Amino acid sequence: MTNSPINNYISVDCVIFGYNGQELQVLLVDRTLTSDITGDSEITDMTLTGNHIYEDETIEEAAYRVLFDLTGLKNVFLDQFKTFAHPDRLKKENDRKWLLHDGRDPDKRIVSIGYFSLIATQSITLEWKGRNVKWVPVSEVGELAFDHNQILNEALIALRNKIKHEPIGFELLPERFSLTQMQNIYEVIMGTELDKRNFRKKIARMKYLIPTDEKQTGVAHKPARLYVFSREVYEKTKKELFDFTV
Amino acid sequence: MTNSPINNYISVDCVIFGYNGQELQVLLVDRTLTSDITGDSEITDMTLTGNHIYEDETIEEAAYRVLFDLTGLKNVFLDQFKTFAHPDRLKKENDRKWLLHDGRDPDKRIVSIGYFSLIATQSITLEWKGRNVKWVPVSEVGELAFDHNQILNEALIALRNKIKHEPIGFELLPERFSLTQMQNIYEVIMGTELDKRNFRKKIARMKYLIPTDEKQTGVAHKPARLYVFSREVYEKTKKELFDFTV
DNA sequence: ACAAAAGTGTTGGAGTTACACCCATGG
DNA sequence: CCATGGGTGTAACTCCAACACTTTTGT
Repeated sequence: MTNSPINNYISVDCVIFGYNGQELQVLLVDRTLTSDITGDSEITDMTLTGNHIYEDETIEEAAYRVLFDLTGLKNVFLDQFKTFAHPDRLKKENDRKWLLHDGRDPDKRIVSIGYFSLIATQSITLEWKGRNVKWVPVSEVGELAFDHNQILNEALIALRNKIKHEPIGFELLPERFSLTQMQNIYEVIMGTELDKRNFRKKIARMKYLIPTDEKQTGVAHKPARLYVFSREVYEKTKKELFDFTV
Repeated sequence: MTNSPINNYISVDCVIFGYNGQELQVLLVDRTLTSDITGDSEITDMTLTGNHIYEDETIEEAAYRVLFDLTGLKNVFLDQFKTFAHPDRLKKENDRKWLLHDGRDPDKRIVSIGYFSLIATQSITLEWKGRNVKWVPVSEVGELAFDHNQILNEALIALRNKIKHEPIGFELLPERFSLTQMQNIYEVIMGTELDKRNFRKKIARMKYLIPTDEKQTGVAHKPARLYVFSREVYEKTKKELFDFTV
């Protein structure tokens, strides 16, 4: 695989979601542009993570590469959710400046294929060659560069749709997790409150969430039993449903 | 809007689904390539419908344009479902020939944004400037050009996912339709058989499917009552659900 | 002993499944 | 009068929503 992009006008953007025990977070990268003349910084704002697509690389591989470069993780949840190509998507003044500085023509259309990813944040170390990268709670995200607010928004919609029908919540949690953690994941993603007893009855019907003999330690209250997700059981028991509810 | 494509290497492909009363169909276009030398036809196979994206046009507008050029319809169901950019997606021998003939470099990556569309076929007239375009039952689609079998397949998956959770079946039917027609839509798309009485109980709970006083005419059996879909009622009554069933 | 979160059961109502017969029309 | 598809009800079961108290641990 070579490292030359196939085309400067096609890229992937990854909306990387994490969970800190309280809130849904998203990984953002600083965008800074320092004036060639004065040395002052002209732009300081934030973007989602993204990159070009290399020769011989599929777009999915490009998205996995972005994830790996940032987190060192390889087997993470990744889902292509939408492609963005509005003619005006990069036409804000700062975006034009940035593109020019990057040697690209701001009048040309730039297509971006959006992926969203779920990662268990607890034990990863962020790294991206000299650029500042950090977790921001989704509720506190300000104005982002380019059309990245819109991309984030669509990613959230895709995430909510997906989590309603597929068990992907555990992707945001450590391998062993408590049911309260899982419930909280659904609550923060869906923006609803759930009844603890009813939630647990629902979980009990999902045979792929398996209780272990382990319990939390070092907590100042009754320690919770820990569960694991079993992909094998899930693949065996899933079936298509006919439930066009609403 | 100008008519020059923004980029010969980006396009939209539309998977246009229809329903003939029995089967789910898809709209295909002949691809023929006549040898410059011998005059013999070198390639005769079929493709999905697609086109380039013009300057100042969004990708969605490009997809609507393709639909309009083929059917004369403007307000049809259209959903972006996936983007295709595999490095080898157009590398079959016939595809390379075709691209060369079309003045494009077959070694360059071509990105295609996939849309699927549902249209009520009963009263439209197909037209596409000299090219042959026709309905083919999905179950009888043979080998298509490019990676269009894969695109069709992903479109089917997207359609099945969507119809399980949103009332879009009526998009394939005339404005007034019988419940048996609706049930058959679900059966052919999902590949299942449904119980007539249970299906109708479910329908009865969907307030946006409204019975009219009209009945079928000219059928050699008890005529069916006709229903209409009310988007207003639907928008009012829909709510997000928490049903991440298996 | 107290604070904090874990864990557990019941009841009434709604949805789901399975199943068989009569009805209205055209030919 | 017959062939064709339209239209209907019930019972058993499972799922859903609402609701409060006891348990286990660390401090």
